[in-house]
Amino acid sequence: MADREAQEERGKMKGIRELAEHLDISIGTVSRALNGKPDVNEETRKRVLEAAESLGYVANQSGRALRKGATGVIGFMMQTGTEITGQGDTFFMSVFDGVQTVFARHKLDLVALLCSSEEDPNDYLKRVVARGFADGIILSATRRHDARFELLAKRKIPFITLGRSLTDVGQPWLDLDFEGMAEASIDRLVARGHTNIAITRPHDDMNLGYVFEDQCRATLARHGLRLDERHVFRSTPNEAGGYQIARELSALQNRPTAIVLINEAIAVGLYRGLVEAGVKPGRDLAIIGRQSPQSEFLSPRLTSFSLSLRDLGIALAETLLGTMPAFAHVYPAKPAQLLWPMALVPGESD
Amino acid sequence: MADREAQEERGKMKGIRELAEHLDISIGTVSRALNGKPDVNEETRKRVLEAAESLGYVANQSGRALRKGATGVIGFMMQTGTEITGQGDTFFMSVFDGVQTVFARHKLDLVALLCSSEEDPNDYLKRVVARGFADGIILSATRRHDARFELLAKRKIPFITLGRSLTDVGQPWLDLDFEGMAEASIDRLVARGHTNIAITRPHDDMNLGYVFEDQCRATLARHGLRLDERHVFRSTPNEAGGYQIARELSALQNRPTAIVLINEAIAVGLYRGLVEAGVKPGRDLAIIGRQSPQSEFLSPRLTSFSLSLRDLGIALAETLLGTMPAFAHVYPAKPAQLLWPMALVPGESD
DNA sequence: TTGGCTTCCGTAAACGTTTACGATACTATG
DNA sequence: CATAGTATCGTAAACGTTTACGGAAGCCAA
Repeated sequence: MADREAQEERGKMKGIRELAEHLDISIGTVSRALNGKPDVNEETRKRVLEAAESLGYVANQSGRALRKGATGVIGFMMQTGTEITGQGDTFFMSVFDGVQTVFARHKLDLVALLCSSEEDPNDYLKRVVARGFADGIILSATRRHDARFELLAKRKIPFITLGRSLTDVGQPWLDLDFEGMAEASIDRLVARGHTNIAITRPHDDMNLGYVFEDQCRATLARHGLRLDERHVFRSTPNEAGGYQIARELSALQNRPTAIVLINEAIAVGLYRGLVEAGVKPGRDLAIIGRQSPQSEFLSPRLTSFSLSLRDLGIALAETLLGTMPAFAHVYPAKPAQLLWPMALVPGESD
Repeated sequence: MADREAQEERGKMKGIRELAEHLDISIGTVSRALNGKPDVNEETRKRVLEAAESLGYVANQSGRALRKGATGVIGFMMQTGTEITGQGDTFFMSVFDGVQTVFARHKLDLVALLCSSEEDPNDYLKRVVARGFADGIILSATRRHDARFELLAKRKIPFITLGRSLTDVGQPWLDLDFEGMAEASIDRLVARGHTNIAITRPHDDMNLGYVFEDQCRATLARHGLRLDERHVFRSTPNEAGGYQIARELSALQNRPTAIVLINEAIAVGLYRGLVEAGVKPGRDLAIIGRQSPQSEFLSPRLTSFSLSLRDLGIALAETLLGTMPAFAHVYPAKPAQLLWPMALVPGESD
């Protein structure tokens, strides 16, 4: 026991070879024992497992991946330096948590592939994916035209997207039901007598902006109303963006009486900006937004759409695995392209 | 040209071998050409580079890492499902952005190692690190007693921590200057006449809670004051935690007249809870906190401590690389254990 | 012409695993 | 006792790179 610790201390434990000769067993048997293969004596397996534990041996990732042709890693691509949701780690961390409960069952590891804001996302993906870094990819923050879809499809890398794009290549996707949100919001506001309704959308090419605006427009049309071009506010998806919207909106002569916010974080800045401009949220302007950790602490409480991000993560993972040959038998074919419903949580802001 | 594309389409581009025989050059020369080694004809190199580009060849990560003994990947460990700062992706995304500007210069990739909330962080680290997944590690959310430090030190993995711990093993670290924040906050509040001051700290074993409380206590003592045990509020580091604090605090008969918040997100819930309890922030209770994307949109504007997260990320990366033999020549020895200063941004809340 | 340099390139051996295959010893069956 | 079958293990060949080493030219000076 003492020499074992000494051996570990000295860091002599290089690889499976040292472990094998320490046990006086062939390297092949050690590998089989560790990997739970059937043709190995149970007592031998126990010895190997114990030795590996006490010597702190863990199979080298590169060697294993090289031989097996799979890394056991799924990558979730995100861009740093930019604010995707403006909502906080809570958003992605919750999704991740759901994803991992599924992955854990298959000894898969989830890592976030962090694309620098200074590198082209397509180049990054090409680099990291072609390198065989991950066995599968999850894409988020999808854009109207997203070349990443075609790239992954061409390389035949299993992937799923959290969000849609015009460049759909038949891959599985999950997306929040912005159509449903738009329709329910407009219907609700119209039923409450609003006819002059504004909306927000991201300032950039995020796909959800188009989906949302189109559906808002369609639903308004169903009510015989139309969306004033000047009432479509483009902003960064964060608090500052909301503040900016408040300033623009309150300066309008034909001010809308209601607004639907597509992003979570906007509400915080919007509230502040409105108050400063003498426009009282909920009384002078009806507001419907997206639920976030902050939204329920706004005053008046934000009427918002909520969803279980953890469940979304679970569905995301299961759907992805369903498309990967090695796991497909566990996850029978589900609808591979799915709109994720959101529930309206009434507050005091509309 | 046409057959090149066809070849890429057919996905025949397996590895460097195919690339080599397509060029009718030896595999060794191709490798040298791609890696910028000196002993290769410039015209040959150009041919190789062009072919690699047009055929979409990228060196396989596993093979390369196996041979070189290095992965070119640095891991930033974080736990999912839990809220570290409660502040949002903005916090880590900004830090990441700084880290990456440094890493990009050395063709290093940053990935976030996501530890599930259901797995023990130490086990996770052991698994992922011993596997040789990353060449270096960045640890955050350090705990009072953090076994991860010893683990990495024993394995001789280069690492740096964003945060301190009692289990310091002499590794480099960066940490926010909570001592400075505590001192400046208390001094400021005392100068404004407050004698009954409360503080917050995380509900769990995060190291910063101890550092912060100790310094607050010391500074108060310097002023001849003491910290009432019932005025040390433990909470989750998010909005809900702040709300809870507001409820507890406003129910106290001996209510403090000022409070210093160690976490960012707390302020949002605190404000709301105070208002509901009829306690007006800034008038009935002086508040000093940490700057966040939301803090400046609170009303009254939060007096808070700010810092450049991007610069912090840069320092983090440079210090880490300074300890790695392969890069140390670029980053001469800096102070490897450094308190990162924060600046007080006066608001209206104190 | 010879010898030594330089430039360029091919050969082959690693790197640490996993796994197909074959070998051995033992058990059961006739 | 012979044979087939089973349980267990060792051997060696991959996986895709990088790189130490050596060899083949070409050049220049003596």
